[in-house]
Amino acid sequence: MGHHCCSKQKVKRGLWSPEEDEKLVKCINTHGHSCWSAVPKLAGLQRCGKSCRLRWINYLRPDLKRGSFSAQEERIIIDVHRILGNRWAQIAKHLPGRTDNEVKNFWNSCIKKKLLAQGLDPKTHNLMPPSQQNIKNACNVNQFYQQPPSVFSMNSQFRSDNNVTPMDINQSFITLAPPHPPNTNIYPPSLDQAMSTFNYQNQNHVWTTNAQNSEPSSDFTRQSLIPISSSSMIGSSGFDFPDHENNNMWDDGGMEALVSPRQEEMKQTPVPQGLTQQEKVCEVQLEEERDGHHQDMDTSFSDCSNFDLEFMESPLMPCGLMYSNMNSMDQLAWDA
DNA sequence: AAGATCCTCAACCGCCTTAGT
DNA sequence: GACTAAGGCGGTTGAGGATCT
Repeated sequence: MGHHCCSKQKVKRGLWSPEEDEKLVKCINTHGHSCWSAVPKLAGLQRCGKSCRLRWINYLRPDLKRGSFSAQEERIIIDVHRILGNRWAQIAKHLPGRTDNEVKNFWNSCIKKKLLAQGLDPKTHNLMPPSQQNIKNACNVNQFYQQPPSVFSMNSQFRSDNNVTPMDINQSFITLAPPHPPNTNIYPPSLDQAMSTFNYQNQNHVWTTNAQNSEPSSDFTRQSLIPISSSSMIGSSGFDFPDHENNNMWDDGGMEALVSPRQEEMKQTPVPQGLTQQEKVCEVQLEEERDGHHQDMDTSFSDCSNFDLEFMESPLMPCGLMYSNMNSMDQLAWDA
């Protein structure tokens, strides 16, 4: 039984022939694809609109990149997956020329196995208990995590405003959720606010976080931003702002694991631009499901002088990027 | 050489969301 | 608000090629 869009007519299924491809390409080049349900008739194809759409998106689109994934692409997939989970379409948006289907297949056939072989849970990216590990080669354990986190695309506005040169892929990157200004409805933060974070990071402050209790640390002065690490091993997940008026922390609602009351609170906050309410709540649910509880680690940055901050474009959640020329794992101390 | 098994990946299925009425 | 059509997405399937025995 086919999809309702094509149940009325007799449709062909299975692999596409070169002749069908040709018809589809010709049709889209002539008429575009504003209405997929009209494409089969226009193209003279015995396919349903959805099938045409899929064929175009996954195979015929001229901007598709062919060939196997590069090491950098693999790195990006792992990093973004750690934050977003199995949201293949979102992950694919960080990989120009790659489709969600391609990323998903690559994950399932390749990356998942590599992670498992290293004793890492592909869902959480955490090291699995020894009893659950199936490590073929102990030398490879945490191979991925000894590499610096990878690169995401930058916000073009930020790039042009700040004369940012093309990124050096050898630089170390750490993903961060964007800071949300406290006591405002503005999200994502303005460039000014992003820059205030930037400035802060260049003050050679020692950063420490204790996300277990999310309490303001006495180490912090009033303009401090506190980066909160998530359950991931390298990736971090947002900022908390000290809210001095109410003597507590203002949470940016980023990637960290949250308990249900927090989830309720999230529902009351404005929906970030580019996110549906459901997506926003999903962000929280996803983390809760993934972690079950807070597994944040204490994090120390010994020296922030080399750090920079930029933003990556993401329709889901425009995440901040912090990068440096340091070898991140040498510089960051992680205390579980 | 041949059958069995594994692996990859294109395509489909079913569900959800959105837009239009 | 209810209904419907269409688009979009993640999970899954299975054909066919590669590898193993």
